[in-house]
Amino acid sequence: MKKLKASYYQRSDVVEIARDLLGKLVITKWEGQLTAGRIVETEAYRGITDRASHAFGAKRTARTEVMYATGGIAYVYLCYGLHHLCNVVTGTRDEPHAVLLRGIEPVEGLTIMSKRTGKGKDDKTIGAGPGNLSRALGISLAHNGHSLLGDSFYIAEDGFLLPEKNIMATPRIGVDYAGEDASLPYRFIIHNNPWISKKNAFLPIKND
DNA sequence: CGACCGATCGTCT
DNA sequence: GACGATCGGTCGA
Repeated sequence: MKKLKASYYQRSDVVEIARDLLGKLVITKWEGQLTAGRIVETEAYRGITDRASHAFGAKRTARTEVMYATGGIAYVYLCYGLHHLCNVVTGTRDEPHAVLLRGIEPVEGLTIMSKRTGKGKDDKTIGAGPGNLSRALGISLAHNGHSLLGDSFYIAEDGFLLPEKNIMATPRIGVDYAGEDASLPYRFIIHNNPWISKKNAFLPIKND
């Protein structure tokens, strides 16, 4: 099992990173509670020119400042007052790229995930969708700006092989406000993976 | 099935 | 004071 290193996150193409993160493991160890899930769904938010991104137009606020840091940390923010959405910051300093983690398949700590979410261990929605994913892994606003290079919160490669043909790109979810950018194929899913919510499962526009 | 709606609060105007 | 990169429940066809 190999932890992804700084150079992985600091590459310039956030769309490529979002695609490549499929099949990797997200691991959290909070106070001795180990949980891990395989990434089955991501979305890329591409710098200051992406109308769907919080950093569109080089917008810098207290909240978005984390996105401008060097790649390899988490950008967590509160959505609708109740959901903590977890992004992976990528690129170099002052390049505000981010990958939203939207779905995991549980791999470790299912009992803990079940307790955190209040869902049954066989419930396929336990890590489906960005809000559920964060709940299952115990990620909250408290982890905004947290390093992904340490031992408590990181992403790793475990040799799992994901065939290219199983990767599908679709438009992103819930970004209708982004105009033409709303239709960009920046959402990546593992085709037919049961841990993606049914609502979001099929919107294919590209498959190669 | 799909459409709709309420929850709930940090952030920005 | 308005508004979400959501979720889960309800209602009607």
